[in-house]
Amino acid sequence: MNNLHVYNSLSRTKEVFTPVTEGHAGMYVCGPTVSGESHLGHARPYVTFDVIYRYLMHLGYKVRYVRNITDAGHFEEEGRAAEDKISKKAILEKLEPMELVQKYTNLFHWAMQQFNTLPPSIEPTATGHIVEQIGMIETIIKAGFAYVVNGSVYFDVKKYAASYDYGKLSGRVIDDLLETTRDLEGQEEKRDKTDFALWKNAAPEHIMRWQSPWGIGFPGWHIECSAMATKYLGSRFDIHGGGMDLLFPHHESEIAQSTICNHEAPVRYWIHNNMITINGRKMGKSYNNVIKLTELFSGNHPLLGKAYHPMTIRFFILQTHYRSTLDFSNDALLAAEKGLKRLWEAYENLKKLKTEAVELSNEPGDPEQEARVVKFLSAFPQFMNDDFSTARVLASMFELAPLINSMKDKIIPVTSLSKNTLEQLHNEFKIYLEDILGLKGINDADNEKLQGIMQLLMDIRKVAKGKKDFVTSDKIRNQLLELGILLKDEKGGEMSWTID
RNA sequence: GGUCCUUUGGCCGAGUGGCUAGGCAAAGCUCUGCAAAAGCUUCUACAGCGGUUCGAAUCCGCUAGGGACCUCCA
Repeated sequence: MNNLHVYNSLSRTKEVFTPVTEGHAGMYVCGPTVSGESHLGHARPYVTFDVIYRYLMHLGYKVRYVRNITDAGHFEEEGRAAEDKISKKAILEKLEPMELVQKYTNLFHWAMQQFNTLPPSIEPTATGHIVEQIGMIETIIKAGFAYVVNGSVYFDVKKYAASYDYGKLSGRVIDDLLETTRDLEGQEEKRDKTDFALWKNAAPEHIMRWQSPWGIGFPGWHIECSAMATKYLGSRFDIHGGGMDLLFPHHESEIAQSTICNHEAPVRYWIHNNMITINGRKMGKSYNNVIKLTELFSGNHPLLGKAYHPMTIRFFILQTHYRSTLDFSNDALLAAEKGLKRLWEAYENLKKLKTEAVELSNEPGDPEQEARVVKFLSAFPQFMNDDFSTARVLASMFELAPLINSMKDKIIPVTSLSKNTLEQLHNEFKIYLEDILGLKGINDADNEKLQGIMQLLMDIRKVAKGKKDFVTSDKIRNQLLELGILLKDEKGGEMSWTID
């Protein structure tokens, strides 16, 4: 259980994972802001931390995975733009704020399901935890690290930095920050430019608003995560995840808030995934280069040559280490799609082989092949334990694909592996491919009627082939191909099919 | 401007001080009624220049390119 090494953004090194509470793991991941549709960039953290969640459970930890829904909206602190993002858009679309929130929350959940991510243990909303947030702000004021101005509350970063290390996560130096932070309007309320809002006084046109000890307003962005993480995971928990772009100021500020309230640094291991780029540039709304998930699934985007299955996207993400940037392109997705298909077919073949092998006695296999299997299988956990190197697990699986396919095609005998080894191979593939990496086959061939029809067509074609009636046999194959069904002849006159 | 990261073969990408990931694409071969699939084989890279070392793509320095954060951002 203790071989897991994770890269901690705090120390910038890989550390042995030792949970706060033996046998348990608490993980908080910054969830979506449901003011708009999710795009490809958003998919990465949720897939990444889904695999981490699954792997921790695989290791036997009892995991509590908390991922919030930001439905109160982050406000922009500067001047006239100081409006709640969600309420602003609600006016434009003439929708109730909560109607908008509901719509995008549903869409988000739908997308997460498409990606086969497991739902988190708790999915708290920011609006549902206003009380907790106000409570934390009061504590911070009482401790002397926040001040009230015109119904707004700000965190006193300079004062905090005098006793604590503000910048230890992001590597910032407070003096540099004081000089480099942009001088924008509307900041006159703050004592220092680095101070951030804990509570913001609501302008009259601001729809989302709550009563607080400082008047009517809405909470700051950073406080929501601190409040919900503390509530459900305690003052010190194991993992906090999110995109690298949240390192500063969001996570840095979370540390400051929680440290004041709970008298200890909140998180043991900070894990950050890198960005998805497009032409080398971060995909993000500020760059206007996003590809929405719905566009990805439908192919309805100028940069896409076709629609992509959610599993292709998941595979695409997992083929790269989570801390590297991942460059999007249609070609890259096309390659991922083919790769996944190939790997999955090998896995399907393995299932068949395993079923057939039930009849075999447990003769020893070819020592060379046995050793090969053992070598690659033993590498799976090693790779995952080394900071969740999903890319290397997948590469190892590809290494085993030729062996599996050769056995299935009878190029080499099935007895090249002992029954035990074959079963073990199958089990490990199942565990890593399905349970841990969370992948599924793209083809939905579970439909019984379709199975029956296909069997019928294949039987007819076999007869035709036997009579050398290639007109009929080709007609069946070609027409199926037009429908997107690929019929493949196999050794010994057998056939198989896949949906393209 | 400040802080940090990065640069791998046609493309995407893993990784390590010495044992040349993997996928996609391409070419050849085998199998096959034909095709597809599959199998086998080929293409052998680590930005440039210096340094450390018996040995560096991997460590250090410089140069050049790219990027992230410093503002909402996954």
